[in-house]
Amino acid sequence: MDVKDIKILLVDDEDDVLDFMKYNLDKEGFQVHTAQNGLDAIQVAKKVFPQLIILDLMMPKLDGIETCRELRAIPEFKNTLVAFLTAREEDYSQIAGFDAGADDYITKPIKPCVFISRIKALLRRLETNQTGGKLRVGDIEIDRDRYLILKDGKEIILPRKEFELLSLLASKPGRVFKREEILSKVWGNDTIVGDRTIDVHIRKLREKIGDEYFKTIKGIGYKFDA
Amino acid sequence: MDVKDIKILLVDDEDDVLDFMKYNLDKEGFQVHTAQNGLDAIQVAKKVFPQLIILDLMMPKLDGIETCRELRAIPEFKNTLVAFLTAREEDYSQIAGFDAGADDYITKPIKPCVFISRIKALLRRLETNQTGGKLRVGDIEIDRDRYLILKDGKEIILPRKEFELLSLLASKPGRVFKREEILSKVWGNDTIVGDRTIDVHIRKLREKIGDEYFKTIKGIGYKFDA
DNA sequence: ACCATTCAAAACAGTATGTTAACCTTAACT
DNA sequence: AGTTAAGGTTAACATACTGTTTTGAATGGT
Repeated sequence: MDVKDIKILLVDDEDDVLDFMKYNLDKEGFQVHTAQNGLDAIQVAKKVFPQLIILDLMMPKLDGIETCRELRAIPEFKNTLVAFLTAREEDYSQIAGFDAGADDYITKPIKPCVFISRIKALLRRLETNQTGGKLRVGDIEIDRDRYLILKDGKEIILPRKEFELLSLLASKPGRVFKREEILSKVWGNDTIVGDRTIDVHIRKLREKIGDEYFKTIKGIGYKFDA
Repeated sequence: MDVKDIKILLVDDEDDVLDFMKYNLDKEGFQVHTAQNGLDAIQVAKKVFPQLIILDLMMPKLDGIETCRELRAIPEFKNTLVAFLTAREEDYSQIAGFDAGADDYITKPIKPCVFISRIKALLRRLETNQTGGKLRVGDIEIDRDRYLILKDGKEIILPRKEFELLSLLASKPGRVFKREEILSKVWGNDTIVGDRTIDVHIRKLREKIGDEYFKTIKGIGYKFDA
């Protein structure tokens, strides 16, 4: 994805912080939107659908954690990246919302170059996470909206896990996905399933889609290739 | 990177603080090492090559800031994460060493869950920095995402250990990696393998990639050069 | 309530990969 | 040049990892 296609929503009640961030992100070519409190932030977010939202923790009307919760409750923002902005001095025990939805936190003050690289590092996660839409790899088309596969014009209907596994692998053709990465993205972080489960699903995919597309990298994981 | 491959070095002169941190990090599955002062810390660090070092500010022999400076002066630890541990009451203006190398600081007392999430947030920086991406050295390209080597446009597929060994050596072309460093980074600290194991893997790499790239430094280790 | 489908676990087999041991070669130092 | 210590080579061996099948438990629809 190109930098100029990425929308970032900055939310902070202090003008100078907002200016600092906006200036640096503008310079990199991002589309930058701003809001001064949580309520406004949600309004703006619903309009522009940013890929990343940077939320100050301490804000009037709706603080960062609450804003994050509300956003996460909206399906459209399930995969939106959210980063918290905190002052170094703030009491970290307050950051209970960490595990509950934030993707990163950034402490201020922060140097411009560090700030930018943190943002870029965060955005890198997007690339593998995209959901929805269609995806073509070779002669295979994955329709995420309709939950079906098209191969040689024929529809193939896959069970959910198989579909999601294929979807993940095909989202970056050629790239190897480690077993743990597959587990965390298809099964979720908390679920504990046996090692063989992935193999079984891969086997079913090979059966239904074709053996040649799925390559095993021993000791690492699998990759999809056309 | 898997949790169990992450090494954390805890440095504090107070036993109870050390115990608290070790207990919680152990529980998460990290490999935890400890030291009671700065001098010991540097010794341990040189042996185990941790990804993260947590340094108490106030310590006998060598305080946190000084220890951090010394570590940063050693090339091997340029990319190691360093977090400071401070009492809430301490005057933050004293933390001059902040810009000079620390990646974060943590105030004590701190709740276990907050402590853990801080650590995890810190470690997340590692992933985007060192895994993934491509690496070019001369006419050889190492594609970490696809787990393959490109040489003269040809794909070379390497087994895991060979790939990781090459990956390590090529990450700093020309630099010599000591045998113990190779062992700790490719094999891990806990695994005990014989002396000849490295040689065998180097041999296989020379076979597959080319003899000329791998230079032996007797009594020290190996380096990769184009 | 029943059946079909999907998912996960367990058991086992096959094989690539990793390790070792023994022996050979090379390089450094006297 | 001889000696010694370190690395190189090879093949046998061990093991870790994946592939496959079977079985049983959930799940969801009729």
